[in-house]
Amino acid sequence: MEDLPLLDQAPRERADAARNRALVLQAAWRLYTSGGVEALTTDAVAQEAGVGKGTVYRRFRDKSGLVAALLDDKEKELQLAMISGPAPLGPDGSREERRSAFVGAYLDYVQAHLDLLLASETAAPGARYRLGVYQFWKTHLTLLFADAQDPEFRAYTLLALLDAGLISHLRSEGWSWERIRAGVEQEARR
Amino acid sequence: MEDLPLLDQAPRERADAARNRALVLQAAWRLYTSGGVEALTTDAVAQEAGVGKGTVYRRFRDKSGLVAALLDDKEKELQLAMISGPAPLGPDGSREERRSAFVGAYLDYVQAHLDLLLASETAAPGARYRLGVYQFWKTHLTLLFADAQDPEFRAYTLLALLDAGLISHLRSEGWSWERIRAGVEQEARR
DNA sequence: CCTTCATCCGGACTGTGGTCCGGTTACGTG
DNA sequence: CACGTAACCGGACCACAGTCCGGATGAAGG
Repeated sequence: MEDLPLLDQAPRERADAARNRALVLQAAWRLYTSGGVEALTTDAVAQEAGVGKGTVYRRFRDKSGLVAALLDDKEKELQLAMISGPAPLGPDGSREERRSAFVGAYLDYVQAHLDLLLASETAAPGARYRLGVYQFWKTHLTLLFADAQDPEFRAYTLLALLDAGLISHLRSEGWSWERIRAGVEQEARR
Repeated sequence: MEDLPLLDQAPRERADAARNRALVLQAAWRLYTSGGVEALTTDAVAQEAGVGKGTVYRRFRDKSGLVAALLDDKEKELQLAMISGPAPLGPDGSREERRSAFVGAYLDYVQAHLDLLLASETAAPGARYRLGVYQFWKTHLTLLFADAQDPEFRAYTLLALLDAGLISHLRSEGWSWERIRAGVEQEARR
């Protein structure tokens, strides 16, 4: 009874598995920084990491999983700021302020990593929704919309506006980041 | 000077080209109705149509183009109703009524063809935005939001909520069509 | 009917995401 | 430390989207 499985996620990775995960992530990052998103093919990543392709797919369920892992750190940062950071993003701000601060920060995030975000969708359509972090944002936004009529729907609306595919399209239509930002923030403040 | 090129779209299709286009569309529809969206691979379509794969790609730029062509009739119907049909969808209704009627009708359309709409995204991400019809909806919705602060952004917001990927996700989360409809219609009425 | 030429056709080919399975290795147990 | 087993590894393999080009064919004019 002493070794009750703590509710950790996985039963823990074997040493070689963890090592390979790190190798793959490093290799992927190396390829990305040197050759852009184009260079991020699963074959190339596996070869650069010095492992077989199967290993890549066992550590990261698919390509969007790999890309998500690459983005994980930045995303974690933002999550932390929202859970326990200072106002206006953190829990001390008003709901409206926090919603507005969130979309602002998230747009920064999208702006900085648009190509990777798009890449994560190329393989599996709807990959975005399967990401754990999507659930997190939805839940928190729902709480921040507690005043509204259908808080959950409002949360989805905001997230739909932050979709990388949509934003990329707006950009290609000549929209400035400022204009996008203004539109989304207004939607957040309602 | 007598044969000025009328501003028709294409210089007209050769007879064999037109025939092949029809063959491919019929074959695709046959495969779809008998085997669902899974059966709609370009190889299978080409074989069923009795033409080469290159022909499929010359008539329809890519897979999403082919799927779009399959959906074209229904979409045309809806466009027509919006341009010249009776109220509430047609030009006689109020803006608010027309927006609401549009999202209602469009949701019917999505509901009826969700699998095909999703399929059109599997190949090319962001295919939706490249479809000519997307421009059409955006333009019309922009007009119908003329009262709002940033009509074009409001149009994009509504279209983002009608995205097949999002709706499919909501459905998989257990949302009823009624609930989705209510949310989108409220957004349309604002 | 014949010639010319732009257009079109077919199917082999490539690149990429994802799966599979025989052999190997790390870890818990006696 | 030896052993049994579950997890892991690698790379051959598959499916599918999309490209390419030599050869065929339709359209227009003589």
